[in-house]
Amino acid sequence: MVVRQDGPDTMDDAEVDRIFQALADATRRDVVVRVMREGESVTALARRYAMSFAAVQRHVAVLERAGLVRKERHGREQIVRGDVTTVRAATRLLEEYEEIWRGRVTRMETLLAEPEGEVP
Amino acid sequence: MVVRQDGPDTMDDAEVDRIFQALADATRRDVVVRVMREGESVTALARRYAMSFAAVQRHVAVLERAGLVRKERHGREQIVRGDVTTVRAATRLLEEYEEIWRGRVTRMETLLAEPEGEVP
DNA sequence: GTAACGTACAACAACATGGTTGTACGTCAG
DNA sequence: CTGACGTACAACCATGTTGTTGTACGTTAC
Repeated sequence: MVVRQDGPDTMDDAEVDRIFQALADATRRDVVVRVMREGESVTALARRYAMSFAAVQRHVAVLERAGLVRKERHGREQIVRGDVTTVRAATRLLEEYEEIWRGRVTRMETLLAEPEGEVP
Repeated sequence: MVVRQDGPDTMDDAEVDRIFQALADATRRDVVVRVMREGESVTALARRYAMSFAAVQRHVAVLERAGLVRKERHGREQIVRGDVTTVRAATRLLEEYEEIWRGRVTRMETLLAEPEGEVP
């Protein structure tokens, strides 16, 4: 997740894509839940699932690219920890959708100012 | 989204997969935002994006399978409207992740009761 | 009735995803 | 030093996704 000048937690489309894409898999969501509670090494995580180590390692890589987890090296182990700020950013985005529905438009208003604009 | 006996808004993995998968595309998120504010026909939506009608129609179908939008037929037009309850369900799920991080474990506790359990 | 409109879907190509196995390499234990 | 451990990544395959065009069919306007 990148914090930019135009807001405290604005993300571009590609970042949001990666976050939701990463969350669109049950194994990855399970990993997030576990490491959100307490860090765990990649190997320890891999033991939990009925798939190869390489598969789990790649799931972790997907979560890392999305910013949902971070890895911290401790000797030969890589400790995976959940990054709550990215989860919060995603939550906020969905909360904005709810607010639009409610009629209370937030900064999304700017995006929708041009009712006939064409978006590529 | 299916409401089951074990909770007021519990979803199975496949449903959550579909929701986040649907949200993992900028065009689809834009459609959600627009129809959350006000219903719009599929053709009207299609005019907004630089892609074929068929492509937009399929994006809407993905959103519909995920339960994020519903279609309502009016004559020969199909009016697409956002379904806020599904957005709320996704928001709640992410909020639970934040709560786990905070150390306040909710019903997720059951899922993590077995610290050495293997999940397929 | 007929033409235009709005929608749906099939078939196709290009690319992404999610699993596998195998290899490589740094780190720790003995 | 050497073997075992933990990690990373490439190659490969099956499947799914996202765009395209073309066709079909019900509904509305005239």
